[in-house]
Amino acid sequence: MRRRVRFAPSPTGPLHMGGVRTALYNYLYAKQVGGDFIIRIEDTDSQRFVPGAEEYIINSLRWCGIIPDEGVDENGKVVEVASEKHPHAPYRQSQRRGIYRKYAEDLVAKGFAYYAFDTAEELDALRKEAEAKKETFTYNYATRMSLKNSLTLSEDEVAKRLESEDHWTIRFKIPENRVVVMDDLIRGHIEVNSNVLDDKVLWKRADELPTYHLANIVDDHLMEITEVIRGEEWLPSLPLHYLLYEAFGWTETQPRFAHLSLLLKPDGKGKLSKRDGDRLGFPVFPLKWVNAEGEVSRGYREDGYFPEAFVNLLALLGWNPGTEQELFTINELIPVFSLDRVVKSGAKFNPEKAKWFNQEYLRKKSTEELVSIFKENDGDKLSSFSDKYIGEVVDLMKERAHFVNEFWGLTWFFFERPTNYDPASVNKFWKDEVKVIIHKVHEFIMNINPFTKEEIEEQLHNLIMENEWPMGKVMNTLRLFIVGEGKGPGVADMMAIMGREEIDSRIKQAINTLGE
RNA sequence: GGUGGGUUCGUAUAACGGUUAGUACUCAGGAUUUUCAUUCCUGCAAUAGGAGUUCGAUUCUCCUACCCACUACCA
Repeated sequence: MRRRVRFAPSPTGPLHMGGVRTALYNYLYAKQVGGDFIIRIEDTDSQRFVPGAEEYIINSLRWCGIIPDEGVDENGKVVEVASEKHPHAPYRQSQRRGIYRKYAEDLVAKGFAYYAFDTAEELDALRKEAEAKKETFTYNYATRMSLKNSLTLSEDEVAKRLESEDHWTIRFKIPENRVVVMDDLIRGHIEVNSNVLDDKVLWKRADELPTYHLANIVDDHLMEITEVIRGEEWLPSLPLHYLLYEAFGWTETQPRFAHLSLLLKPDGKGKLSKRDGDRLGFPVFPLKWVNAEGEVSRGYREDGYFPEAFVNLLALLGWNPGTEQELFTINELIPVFSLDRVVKSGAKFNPEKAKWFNQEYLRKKSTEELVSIFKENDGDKLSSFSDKYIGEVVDLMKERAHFVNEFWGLTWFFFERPTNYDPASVNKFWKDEVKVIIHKVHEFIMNINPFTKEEIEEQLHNLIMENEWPMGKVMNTLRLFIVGEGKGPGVADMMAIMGREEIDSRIKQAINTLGE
């Protein structure tokens, strides 16, 4: 049987990195077993709908290289009209609203659900009342017979209310005192007594929309989903979902479930939230997001992360290959991924390790690619330099960076002359013993041929050794002249890249500025 | 409060009854280098607590503690 999994986000805001991980695990599972990865938009909450969130979610997935087989077309649009490739369209639940009511009413007809006429205010009052007594109000076997619903009202009354009122709901009638036995792909055997469950609303007359539970089960059934891989927050409603499949008579084709643990704050306790990112200085979202109030949330992409690094670190947060390999591209992940190596406990996100992953990918990038990103970032300052020159600089310096956006700070002196000289370094290296020989060194350098790293290194070294000059002081002085600071790359490396004339100018400028 | 889930170095994790409890990140020290960075080496550091099962428990069972999620006409 062809395996089919889905990622079913709710467009209520930007996709959290935990959500990306859920999508990734679904994708990896589907690709490994040669199945389908489907996107479905669960927008049954008209109140919480956020414009732009759907596009954001799809763009985030695309950035990561998580490409759906079904539900979203090549242009990244959610499919609305059925076709051979997308037979279950539309993939937005708000556009499927017509199909859910009959399933809910079918349940009523079979005695597995009922109409409920209690108002939100009435239920609220009941909850408050219970709370005052330090109890919890639950709409279930114990209370349903004393509430306003088709179980307690006369047939005529029900028919009348169904006709005249527009705020009734259909509630699932949780069976009494049943032990629901479940099996989770990650957590194993779980049992729950049905008496602790409540009669969940399945369908709302007010907006003619199903709630999550109904829409989710119906669509998973209709879309022939074989595995549901979702976040741990859904584990408490798993018994309800089992009971729903049973009531519909769909247990034969019921999907298998896998509940993923949550991503936790790096420090302290609780699940990772947007605030943690702001507070601790790392992104929580894949892409930058600006909400309706103009509040900006940073994104991994805008912070300079490579999508490969982001995917890699997410994959290893709650899963491991069982080997010591840590670096995987998404395609390398596909054959080794396995649901039974997913960890049960929540994972605290470690921003330090995230940087390390990016550094590893930075090192693997070609010079051309790095130059291209560097130019995107700092093009204005690099415009008068050739790609070849920038490439040489990048090759020399990339090992020092975690992100391409650190390049300018690391390499600026290759593109601009220093305008001042770090006083501490001047004090340390610009000594009399150097001053007296600096002209000889300068002249010697100008006559090195060819002006390559190897020649400069060897000849300069020999010169200093033969004359028994202080190696450290001479070399560091030269670096100070070129960079303006006492640290930086190898002197010969810089000279070879910058060229004889530029070095000549810098030495002259430095002697001029510092005085003898 | 109730229900469910979880608990190995600071963090991510390995060890599916027998190991000096491994690896990576971080941190500390050292080596290399003309400086810085890189690289390499070394080190610090964990089975939440208590019973039980067993010749033997990180691993199985129970209790306690702590953490998390859920407890809406939200997903």
